[in-house]
Amino acid sequence: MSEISKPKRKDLTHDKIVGAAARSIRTTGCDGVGVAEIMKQAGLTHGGFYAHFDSRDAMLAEALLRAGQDSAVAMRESIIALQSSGVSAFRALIETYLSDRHIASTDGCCVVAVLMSELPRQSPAVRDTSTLLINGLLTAIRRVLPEQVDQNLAPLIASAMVGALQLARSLGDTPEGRKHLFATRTALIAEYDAPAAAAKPSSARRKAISC
Amino acid sequence: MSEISKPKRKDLTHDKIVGAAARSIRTTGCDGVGVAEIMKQAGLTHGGFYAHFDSRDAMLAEALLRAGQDSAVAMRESIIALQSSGVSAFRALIETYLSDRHIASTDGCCVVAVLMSELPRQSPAVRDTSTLLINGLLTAIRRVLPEQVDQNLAPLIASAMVGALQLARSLGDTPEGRKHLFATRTALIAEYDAPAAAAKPSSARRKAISC
DNA sequence: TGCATAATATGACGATAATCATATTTAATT
DNA sequence: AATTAAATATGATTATCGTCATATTATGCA
Repeated sequence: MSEISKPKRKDLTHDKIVGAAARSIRTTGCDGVGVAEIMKQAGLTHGGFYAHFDSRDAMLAEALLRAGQDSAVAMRESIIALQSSGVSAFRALIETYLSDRHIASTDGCCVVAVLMSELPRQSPAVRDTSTLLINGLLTAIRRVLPEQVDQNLAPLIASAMVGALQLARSLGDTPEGRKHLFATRTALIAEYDAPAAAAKPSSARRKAISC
Repeated sequence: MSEISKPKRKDLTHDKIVGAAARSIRTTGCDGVGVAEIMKQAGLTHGGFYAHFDSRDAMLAEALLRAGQDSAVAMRESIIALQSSGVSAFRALIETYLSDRHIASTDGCCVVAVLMSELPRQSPAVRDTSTLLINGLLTAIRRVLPEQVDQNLAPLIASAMVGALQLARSLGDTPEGRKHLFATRTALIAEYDAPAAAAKPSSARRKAISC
């Protein structure tokens, strides 16, 4: 008999619950998702919850993973679209990740950036999922990093990406927030995108080197 | 009569409450600080709370500001100590801010980095305080940024700083987390600290430029 | 010392949280 | 169609939350 059988009713319900949780974790945060509310959003009543999960924390871990997969899919689409219009892979990633649209709404936005400061306080299961997602982000960055850029800069770039998104969101969907995101986006591309002339000095040094 | 009088009993109590809240907001997050628990930690009972604050949110705003001031003081001390041992102001800031000690403990750590992903969901009063603290961080960076580095890179550097701290904390006080922090710290200093020879190309381009 | 007032404590309210035991409904099988 | 097992609903429990009205204590002034 095969290892995978067709999804039973319970699996579909389970998925529906995780999906609802993955959606609302973005707007309410980890502490904000309640069992009853999630079940209601999944079209169920709260009592049946523990037939699907050992605990609220177990659900949180699944929801975080799902939310991460959701944003990965959304981003991949946007990146491919940008690339097919002639933009470099690195630039496509940066412009997608640091899109102005993610200031006001967390839909399709990197869930690591959305929740990061809460993750260190979460249960071991959630923290393991965090590590998984962060490593995924680092790998994605290394994959698109131009050849001539040192791979050891991936942590710096990842940090700048998640930090910029959060700072912009904290500043709000205002001129200040948008300016912050724009400045970081521009700087990252200027510094690390494969330039037409590869030997061009980084903008950080441009003022120092008189041409 | 003078505008400032000596602090009355109520002011001292008020301060004690805010202090307790500022301390526990670092370990429990915004959603984690409860009125009753804070009052207990201040040596009081929960009932008297509303003689000091209009609401829990009002207290949160004060606690965030206090926590920001606390970390600013702690950092300034560390920065001054490093500078007096011959390190540049920029490098002193980076090494202080991205200290390994801040992975395991949030004491003396930048409270913006500790709470950032929760801030966008907070009340207007808390968000206003957030903006204040973020602008303070940006100003601090611009102040120590070497002359030859473009001031427009301040948002990128701020983003990298807060992002690196959070990513490291999410990865945990493990080889992974410490490596992330080290890599970001090293990269930031290599990229933006005033070099001995100012015209040295940034490490991002070092592989591209054959010397 | 006694009085007036400010400051804090007591205790309760309604809401909501996670969890679970049990009842009911739904789906699958004979 | 009847029976069995799986899946979900009902409802209760215990705990904790922010908030507030009221009682008690402590402080400063006469």
